[in-house]
Amino acid sequence: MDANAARNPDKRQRILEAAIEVFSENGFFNSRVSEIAARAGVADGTIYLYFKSKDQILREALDGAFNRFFEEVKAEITRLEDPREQLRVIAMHHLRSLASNRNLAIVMQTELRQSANFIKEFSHQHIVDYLNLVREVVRQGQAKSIFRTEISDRIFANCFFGALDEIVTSWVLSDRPHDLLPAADAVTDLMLQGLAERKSHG
Amino acid sequence: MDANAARNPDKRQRILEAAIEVFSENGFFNSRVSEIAARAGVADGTIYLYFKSKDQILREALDGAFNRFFEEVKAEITRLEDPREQLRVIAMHHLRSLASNRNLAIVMQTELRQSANFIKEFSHQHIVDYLNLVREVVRQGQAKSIFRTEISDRIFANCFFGALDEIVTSWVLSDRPHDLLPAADAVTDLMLQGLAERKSHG
Amino acid sequence: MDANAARNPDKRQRILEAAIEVFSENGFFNSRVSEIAARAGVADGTIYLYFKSKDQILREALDGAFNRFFEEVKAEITRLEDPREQLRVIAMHHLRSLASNRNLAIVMQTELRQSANFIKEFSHQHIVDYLNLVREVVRQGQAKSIFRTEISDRIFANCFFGALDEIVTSWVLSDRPHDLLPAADAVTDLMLQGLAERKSHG
Amino acid sequence: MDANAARNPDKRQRILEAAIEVFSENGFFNSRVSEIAARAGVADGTIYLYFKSKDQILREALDGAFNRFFEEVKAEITRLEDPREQLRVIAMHHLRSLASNRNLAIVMQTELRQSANFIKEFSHQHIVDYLNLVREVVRQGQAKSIFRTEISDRIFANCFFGALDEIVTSWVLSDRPHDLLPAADAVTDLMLQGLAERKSHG
DNA sequence: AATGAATGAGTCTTCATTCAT
DNA sequence: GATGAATGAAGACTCATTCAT
Repeated sequence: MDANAARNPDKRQRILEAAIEVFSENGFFNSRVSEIAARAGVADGTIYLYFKSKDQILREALDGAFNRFFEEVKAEITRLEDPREQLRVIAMHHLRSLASNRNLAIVMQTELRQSANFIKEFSHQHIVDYLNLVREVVRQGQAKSIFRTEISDRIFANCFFGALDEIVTSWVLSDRPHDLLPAADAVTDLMLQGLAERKSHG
Repeated sequence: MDANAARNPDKRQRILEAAIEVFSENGFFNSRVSEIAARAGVADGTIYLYFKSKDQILREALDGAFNRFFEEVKAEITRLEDPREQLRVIAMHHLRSLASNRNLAIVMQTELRQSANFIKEFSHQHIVDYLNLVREVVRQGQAKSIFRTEISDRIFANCFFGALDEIVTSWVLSDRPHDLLPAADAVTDLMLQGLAERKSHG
Repeated sequence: MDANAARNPDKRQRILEAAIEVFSENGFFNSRVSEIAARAGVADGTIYLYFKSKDQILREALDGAFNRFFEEVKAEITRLEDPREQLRVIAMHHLRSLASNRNLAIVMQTELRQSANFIKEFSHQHIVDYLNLVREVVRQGQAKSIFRTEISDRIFANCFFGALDEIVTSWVLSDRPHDLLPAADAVTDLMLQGLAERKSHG
Repeated sequence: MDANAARNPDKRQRILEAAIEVFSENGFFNSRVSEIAARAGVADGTIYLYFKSKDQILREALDGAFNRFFEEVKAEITRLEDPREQLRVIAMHHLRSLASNRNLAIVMQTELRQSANFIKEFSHQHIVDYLNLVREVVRQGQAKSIFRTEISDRIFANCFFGALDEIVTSWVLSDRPHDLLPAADAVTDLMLQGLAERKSHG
């Protein structure tokens, strides 16, 4: 990841940002390396001083973005006790971090699903990490009898992630994008009630 | 779309199936027309008697699959009264129809998101149709005071679809795929309780 | 070697000939595939229906030429008894076959020595085959006491081949090329006397 | 050729040696300037303070090697009277100088024949000088009736040089290289008898 | 003089599409 | 309609060379 001959992290970053911009417009396969170079203000060949291949650019862009997101979420979560609050923070963070960089959001919503093989060898692990985080929160809530146990943590995590993901997708595709953040509460509210131990049963 | 739909619908179908098979293995951009031709047992050129372009093959495959799915769901729904049952049927149908053709499921989970532009000009409408169907059901349930109204029908539809979608994605990526259908009830259960008017409040 | 999709041996031959022409003018590395295609009167892509790579074109051209030469020589030699006559026929054939196709001769004199690695993995075997043929003739002549035994058959074969090879090289480089064939007798005469058992010693 | 010959002859020499090493391993065209720089322990750009181009490095390496060889041979020859001894010295020197630097030998055996054009404009003159030296010796021997006159001095020179050249080539390609020097006597012996006036005729 | 990051021209190869048979 | 050989446009990537430091 930094075994490259080049040392200029600024230029590296510019290329990455240009790539995300270009990928977000055309998709990975319809994007040209020369277009990325032009937007980054460097020569075509310079790209290859910083990245081994066009493929590698995409991977690093996604990797970096996900890792940054994931570390932040984990940090915030550990500060909280209530699993309901933890889920709310995850949702909030998920939407906020994508809302702050629309191009990146577009790339993540599309290229992360590029092809079954690409996903399996690359992005799947990220999603699994994410899902595991949610599952752990769910299991703790179940242990504390805050969440009901009829819903498997795996299914819930899928649904929770899928719900957020689809909210983002529809935001990404919308021409007049409404603000994304308010949706965080709505989604959390919906999913938490779905998961909640029914008080009336008590 | 069927201007040059050649006379032999059987061969056309074979090409479509071969395409889905190939696309599911490599993704659209890493698939070769000649490979599709070989699997369909026709010459390369023959493909172009039935489809205008490689792109067109994907579109028609996805279009056909979605339309079939959508017509069936609509038909089943109109037989039912209870919006909760209607949502359950939608979930069931969603999972069942993809479970019955894993290759198609793979293509839908990946290629439908090929690029923001592709989605906007093509697959977005399908998803919007689907979402509108769900929203209508939700609104009827809200009108009947079965569903609470704090949750916007748009948000719920996104979450419901997203949840199912993610369930399918994780099934598609799993090496030892568990049975998909039981998840339909779990998801519906989760989402319905999330949406339900809280009895205990009454 | 003929596992290619293409069937037209005529076109294949035309490409091969165009390649030899182009290689003879610029050397392998300074030749362009598109130039070969243009001279053969085909599209660039067509080249790749007949050959896997630019590299492969060179190999097949050299392989084909050498094998044809070698089979002919072997056939002629078996008709003769006297090892002196056999060496004369080899020399004659060597020069005649290269004289008949100057471009091919140029390519063989230059590209066969392209780089140590290329030679080792490819052309070396041809030369070894050739040398072994000469060595066998020499050994038979020695067994019959026609040739003296102080000269090792290996050394003689090297010298014999080297002498002919250099005659060809100088012919290839000459602007006003004299006729090559008369040299065959001169070389044979020289080398045979060098190898001959000295009568006066007897 | 030494307009920009930089001040540091040591560094220049190191680059030349590194180049010969690299060229001998990969051939000229498959060698990278940056690899030469790395082996010489200088920066890529430094190469261009000492040489105009990659091409120029090869030319100077070959030029230098040949000139050194040629001056030495001429010096040794003038000390001798007998043309037979002179030829023996040439052969000895030819093999010895290449035996002493195997990498250089490899480069000379391969790159000197890089392409017909390269040879014509560059290495041909060296070979012609060499051949002329041999021819002069032969003509003197013929004038003294030591060598027979039926063999043209041109043909003999070609054969003599070709024989030595091929001996070197086969040594260069051999994995377990036998000692090269003993071959000098064998070759000289063979070629001298080939050229000798037959005593028995006298 | 030395560096090494940056340049960008240059080329092999792929593959969707066409069209003569 | 069907074929599949032929087309040729297009693009990722390399690497000799330059030049600001």
